[in-house]
Amino acid sequence: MPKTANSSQSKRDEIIEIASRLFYEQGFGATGIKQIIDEAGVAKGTFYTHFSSKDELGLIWLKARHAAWNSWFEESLGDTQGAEMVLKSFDFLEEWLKQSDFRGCAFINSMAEIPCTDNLMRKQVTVHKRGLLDRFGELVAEHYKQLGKSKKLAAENAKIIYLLFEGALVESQTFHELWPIHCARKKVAELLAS
Amino acid sequence: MPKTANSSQSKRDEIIEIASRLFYEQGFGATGIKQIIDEAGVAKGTFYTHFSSKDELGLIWLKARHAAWNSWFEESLGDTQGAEMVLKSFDFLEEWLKQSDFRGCAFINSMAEIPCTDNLMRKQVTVHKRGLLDRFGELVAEHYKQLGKSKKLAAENAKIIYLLFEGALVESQTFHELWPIHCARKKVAELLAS
Amino acid sequence: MPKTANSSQSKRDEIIEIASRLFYEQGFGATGIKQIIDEAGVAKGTFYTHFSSKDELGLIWLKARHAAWNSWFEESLGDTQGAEMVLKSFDFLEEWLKQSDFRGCAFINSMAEIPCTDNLMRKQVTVHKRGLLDRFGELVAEHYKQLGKSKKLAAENAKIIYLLFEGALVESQTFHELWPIHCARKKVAELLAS
Amino acid sequence: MPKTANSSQSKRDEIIEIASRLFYEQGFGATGIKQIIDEAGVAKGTFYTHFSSKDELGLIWLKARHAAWNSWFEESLGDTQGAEMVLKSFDFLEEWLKQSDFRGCAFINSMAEIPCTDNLMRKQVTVHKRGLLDRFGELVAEHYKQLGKSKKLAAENAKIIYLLFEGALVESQTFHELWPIHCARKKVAELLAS
DNA sequence: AATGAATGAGCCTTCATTCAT
DNA sequence: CATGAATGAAGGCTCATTCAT
Repeated sequence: MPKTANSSQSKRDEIIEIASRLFYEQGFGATGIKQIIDEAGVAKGTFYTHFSSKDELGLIWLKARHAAWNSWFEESLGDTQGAEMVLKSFDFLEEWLKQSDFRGCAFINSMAEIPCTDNLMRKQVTVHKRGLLDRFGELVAEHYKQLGKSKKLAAENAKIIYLLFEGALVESQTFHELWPIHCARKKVAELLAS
Repeated sequence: MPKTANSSQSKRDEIIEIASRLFYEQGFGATGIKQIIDEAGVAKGTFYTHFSSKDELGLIWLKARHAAWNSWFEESLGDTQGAEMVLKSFDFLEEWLKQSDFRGCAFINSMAEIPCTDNLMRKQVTVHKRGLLDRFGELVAEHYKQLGKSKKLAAENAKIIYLLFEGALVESQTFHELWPIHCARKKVAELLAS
Repeated sequence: MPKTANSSQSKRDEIIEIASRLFYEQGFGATGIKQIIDEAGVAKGTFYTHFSSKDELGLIWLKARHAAWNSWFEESLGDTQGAEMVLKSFDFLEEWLKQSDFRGCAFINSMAEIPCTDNLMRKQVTVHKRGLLDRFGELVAEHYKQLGKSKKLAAENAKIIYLLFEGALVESQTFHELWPIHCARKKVAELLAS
Repeated sequence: MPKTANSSQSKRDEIIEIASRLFYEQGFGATGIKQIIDEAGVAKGTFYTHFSSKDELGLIWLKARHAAWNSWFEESLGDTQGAEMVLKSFDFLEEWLKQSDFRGCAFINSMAEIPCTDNLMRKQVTVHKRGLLDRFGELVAEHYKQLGKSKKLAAENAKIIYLLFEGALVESQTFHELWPIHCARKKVAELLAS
């Protein structure tokens, strides 16, 4: 994920930034408040001045990550169009995997840690993924519209592409190899060409 | 997962069975030894008579689940053949999702909790997934051989099917909806027919 | 050891004071954190607010005891000079032994419990004993200078006196009798007179 | 300490031998029954078939060590006589210190761990040390008898020599240096010559 | 004799959170 | 706003000992 500027941040923002890194790299449950405040150089009390609980910070993290990830995703699509635009999302995946701190999808990882469905963090996971699914829907619809294909086909294929994207994301984390991404990309290219 | 009989088990087996359920339902990290021994009705020391650490039990859990899941998977394929056999694996997914305690894939969930790559549980995740990937490879190869198609195509499509399977698994957990499974199944059917 | 006032102490100081007593009376290893916090009337967490580990508190104890013991030792020498000054150190030993809580030398006892040489507490034992040895060196050197005797003789005899002091200390603990102290004192008096 | 033969021992003897090594090297309190039985290759129950408690084994250890140490001590005195015989005890100390597993005096170390005076192990410490003190009494008495000196002087000097021996023993452990032994030996030589 | 499962109190340490200053 | 002392339940794990086989 792109790093934010470090200067003249409020304590609150600093905590969020540090916690975000730790939550992603170590997992939400495995990261204690102590580590966060130690790395942020603030007192225990300061933490609870800004956040009512660890869960709240977790939610803030996921909401911020939702926005940041989406920005990054969109940015990586560039000013392309149609099929190319969709394929760029797999290039984005490859770029992401190559980062030294790649630990898979923060949302999927969080979901794995949180069984309870009515948990707010858990809900944010769904919001994020629904958003991505819809975005693929838009991208594919646009492309198929240009090709004069049916909306229904576009909707179906968007889902397939989404599933391939998610599958590639999870499996590139599992094996820490590139083939899931390359393989999925190739199939998506075929799909969009037909 | 199919439940085993509860009668005349050793304390060790009882602990494993109870821990397996809790690890799956709540996550490995979120499950404490205390809860395990309380539900098993044994003393703290008894736990450590049988297991050298929580991590060891975690590994035992994943190894047992690897075997049990594979059995369940194979069983659900039945005595079918070719394309149908592959498609059955998606029916299996649907059957699984409908279970009241469905919490997604224990291996993917565990990987999400465990950043450290040289962890033994983490390695078991890779073993399990590699096994599933290879199994799809076999199933698809067999089918394509009958159709007289190339081995290379079979290998490529096996990976795609694997990615769709995994994507459908993760997303059915995310949304707790059936469409990812149905959608993936349909596409796999097309793939195998062409 | 002289007791300090009990009023208006910080929790931290209270913990140190109580732990110091328990470590000395029962030994470092035989004293659990639970007993310390129970007697101090604080919560488990409070202990770790002030000390990062039991070992750290052990080190603090030995360092504080090093200072306190030295003060007590020096104080007991009074405004005497020469041979008398050295002999006073054996009177100090006797006074110490007569205390109800006499349990021998905290440093020697700690060394007995801690085999590992690179342990910080273990190192503090050496620091303390080296300090005492050097102090005897000074006292004896001063005395012999007045007598016009050689520095070499002074150095040799300082070591002997140190060994007799330590021997008397350990054996008065072993037998809980006064003769080791009296016996050593008499010999030291002869030594300094010759 | 000299090692005993390893062949055709009873389980009981094997446990005693292993425990003796561990108690000496790590301390009585720091050595758990588990480590003992693991290294002895016997079951928990087997331990308690032979010993009613860890404390009993501790006592057996100290009693056996009392005998073994005395034998070793006497052996090292050789067939010497008079002053030389006493001086040999300091050579023995030097030989002992040079052993790789030297950890000071097992009895002094045990005393340091055990505050309670009516403890049986603690009493054994006193028995051992009283025995050594008496032995020095005999050796010195014999020597002084030959010189035609008074019994009273012999008794006094025996105690001094004992204190120097103990001081040298403890301090050679503290600093892991030879000077305490050499220094004490030299003074004892002077003492016996005068 | 010998086994090893079972016990439960105890070990040191970390947790998220509260609150008086 | 910020501090850090205070909390006490919970974390994983070890302890010496007992007992049925």
